[in-house]
Amino acid sequence: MNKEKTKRVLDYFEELYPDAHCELNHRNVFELLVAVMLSAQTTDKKVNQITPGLFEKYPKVSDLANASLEELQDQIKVIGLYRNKAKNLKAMAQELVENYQGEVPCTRKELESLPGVGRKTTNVVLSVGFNVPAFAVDTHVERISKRLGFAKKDDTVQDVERKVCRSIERSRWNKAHHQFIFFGRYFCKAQNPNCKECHLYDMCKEKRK
DNA sequence: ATCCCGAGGG
DNA sequence: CCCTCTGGAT
Repeated sequence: MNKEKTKRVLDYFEELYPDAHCELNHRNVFELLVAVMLSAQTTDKKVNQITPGLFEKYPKVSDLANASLEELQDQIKVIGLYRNKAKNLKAMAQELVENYQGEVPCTRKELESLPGVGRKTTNVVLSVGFNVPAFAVDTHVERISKRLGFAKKDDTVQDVERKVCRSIERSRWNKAHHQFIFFGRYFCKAQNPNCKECHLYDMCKEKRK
């Protein structure tokens, strides 16, 4: 993506969503990590509905590490993929207790080595939790990046991350990430995107109606 | 039927 | 690369 188009996109996003931010409720980095792990294939809204009860039942990392798998599953059942998520949450908490004094590590390598924590979750924890420049590519970011031409249609998420990061200056990654999300979630939706109001329609690769 | 702030395994 | 895991909203 060239500089002029990138600037157009970022200026538009800044106009639409000057206050774009993480919408997963959390009070500390550990709660953020748990919330992001829960957010796979579901909406932030659903995650925010279950995290208060979850953190009330398991206030400390050690509580989650020692949780009964069945009870943990019940606690998170209403969001999808609950068996994997419960297993990963418990194993992740156990590793924090065993190897990190119960603290969430702040390096990419350590984060990504945790059970159930992949590239995307790592990027969110780094950027939102530790304010380290990182650009997480989720379903929204991937779709927006491809529609606007930052990446090609059959690029992998790794390709998308690399290309967007190359187009946008590092100091803007964290903010831009959330603006991509907001634009994808509330405007350029997967179904029924608001094309007729969109100022970027001329540069869109999909050009729906 | 498609999508939602994915990760791990094959 | 592909598939599976999952339930709820639209």
